[in-house]
Amino acid sequence: MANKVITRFAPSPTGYLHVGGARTALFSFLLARHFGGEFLLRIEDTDLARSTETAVHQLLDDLRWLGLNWDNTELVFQSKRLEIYNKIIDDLLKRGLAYKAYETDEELTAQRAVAEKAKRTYIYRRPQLTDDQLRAYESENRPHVVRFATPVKDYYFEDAVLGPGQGVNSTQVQDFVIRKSDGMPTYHFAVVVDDADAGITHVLRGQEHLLNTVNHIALQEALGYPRPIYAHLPVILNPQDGSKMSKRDRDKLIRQRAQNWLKTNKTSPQDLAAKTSLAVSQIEDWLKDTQKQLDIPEQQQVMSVIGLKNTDLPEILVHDFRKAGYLPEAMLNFLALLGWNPGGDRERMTTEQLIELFTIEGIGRSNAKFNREKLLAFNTEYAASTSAAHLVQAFKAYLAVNPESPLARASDEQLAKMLEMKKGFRLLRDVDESSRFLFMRDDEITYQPDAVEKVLKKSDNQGLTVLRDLRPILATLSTWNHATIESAINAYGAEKQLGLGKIAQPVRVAVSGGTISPPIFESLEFLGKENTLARIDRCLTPAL
RNA sequence: GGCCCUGUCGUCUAGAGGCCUAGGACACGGCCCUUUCAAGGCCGCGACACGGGUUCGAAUCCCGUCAGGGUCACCA
Repeated sequence: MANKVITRFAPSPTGYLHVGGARTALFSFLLARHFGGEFLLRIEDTDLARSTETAVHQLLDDLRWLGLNWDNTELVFQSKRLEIYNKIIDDLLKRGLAYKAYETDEELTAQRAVAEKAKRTYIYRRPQLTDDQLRAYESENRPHVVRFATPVKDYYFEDAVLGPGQGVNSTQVQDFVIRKSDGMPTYHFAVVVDDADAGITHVLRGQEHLLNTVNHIALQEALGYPRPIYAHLPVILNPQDGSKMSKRDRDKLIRQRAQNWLKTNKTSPQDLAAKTSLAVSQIEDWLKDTQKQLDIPEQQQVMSVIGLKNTDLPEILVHDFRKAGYLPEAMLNFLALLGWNPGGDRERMTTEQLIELFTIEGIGRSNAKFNREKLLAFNTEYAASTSAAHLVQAFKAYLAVNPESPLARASDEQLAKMLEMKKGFRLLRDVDESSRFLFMRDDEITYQPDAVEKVLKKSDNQGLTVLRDLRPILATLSTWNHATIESAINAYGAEKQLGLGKIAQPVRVAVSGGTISPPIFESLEFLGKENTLARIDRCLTPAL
């Protein structure tokens, strides 16, 4: 390749980065790195209503977490480039290659409805307005959009993934909007200008953009821009129903559950609105209109009312996976394999290897379902093979997005110890959740009722009896470490003819409140004698 | 519905006319290990969507059918 490869990732800041976007970013990153080119980041914030500054930070943060570093020091924000766009649009207007269109939303919807009824596709072409009408509209400053007068002809192009012959024939081209009535350019216009400005050579994006490409090509031809190489990536699908995996899936699930909740509680949207302190009209609209979405805080409010936990929601956003305790390397490796593979049996690859092996030819054409089990397996493997020091860093990054965890108080040494004790863990969250009790005060421990029942009270309080026997034995231990504890407990087990399971489980419940923990003797050593005894005493008080 | 894309184990895929009795990974099942959850070891189950061609020979090429997906915005 003679010229330098320049790729870009151009998300719109409407929320956290989702896995589809991350995959697109990764492929763009890998292609650029493979050829020693540049990988650029641009923020497409032309949708004023939906773009937020918080989302920009969230996006950058997730990208950095993944290690997808971009090369431009200055971020490009489309919202700051209005002058540039307007100059070009005005020129297009002057040259008659674009025109103002005055239809209202309602009029367009009506026209589309008519077309649909007549079973033909709605194609927007320039309406024939008389000069008088035009002058009148102009003088009354009527709201308008600017549309591109797309030259009517066939638009076919070769896609680097899908092959030649992509596009549409002349009967299907229409005049699309390039400047919205609020004065902002549309995506179609801004991408074309910005990609040309940045000298983008390869555009990698989701297959949902395939047909948009004809608009972009038409614009490039009118503007005298070169056409980049297009590579449309297969879509990432939901494993359950095979529909496109999207950010809306969480909203969808919450809506479904909310509707069920209304039904089972025989209550009204008004009630839900009152309990969540959201506007009745908003709740009503949201419940019946799947296009409407709640933002994250609003979702949380609804979830707490209807009793839905965050962990019940499907992970879709990179941030969800991050919070759940996945390692970025595992995530990247898994994402890379979603629609691409190096050929052969190769699966485990470091980022360096991915860069070396990545080619557009290796990108597949069929859509892929997002298989969380496989991601989990990848994560488990990475966790097992990563150095202790690196794992501590990853754990700290995990805690940074899970600040409520008691482990947030732990020192690096303690974190390393937790990681070591839980060797073989799948997610950092597993380490966190199963070790929390070690960092809580004795009175913060909550006892899980089913664990208490099954392990302590069953068979005529067998578990409690063990604790009562063990308490003085442990109390007299002069040296408190896992070895001394183990031999004391083994001696007790031998005397009473009890297997370790019958002894370890009651102790586990006593100190942790549940049935899952790191290895028990090391846990007790870490906890210390005083706290261990205090927790056993709590169990032996009649109140429990 | 129109237009477009895709179709190999449950899932991600290897496979570019004979290397295929179709390989790998995850999942799943069984056994082993085990103080919990995991991890680990061994064994196993399991696919070329269907129907026609072309060819000495087809998972691989062609046609049709079916199925899935994408897209039809003043969202990107």
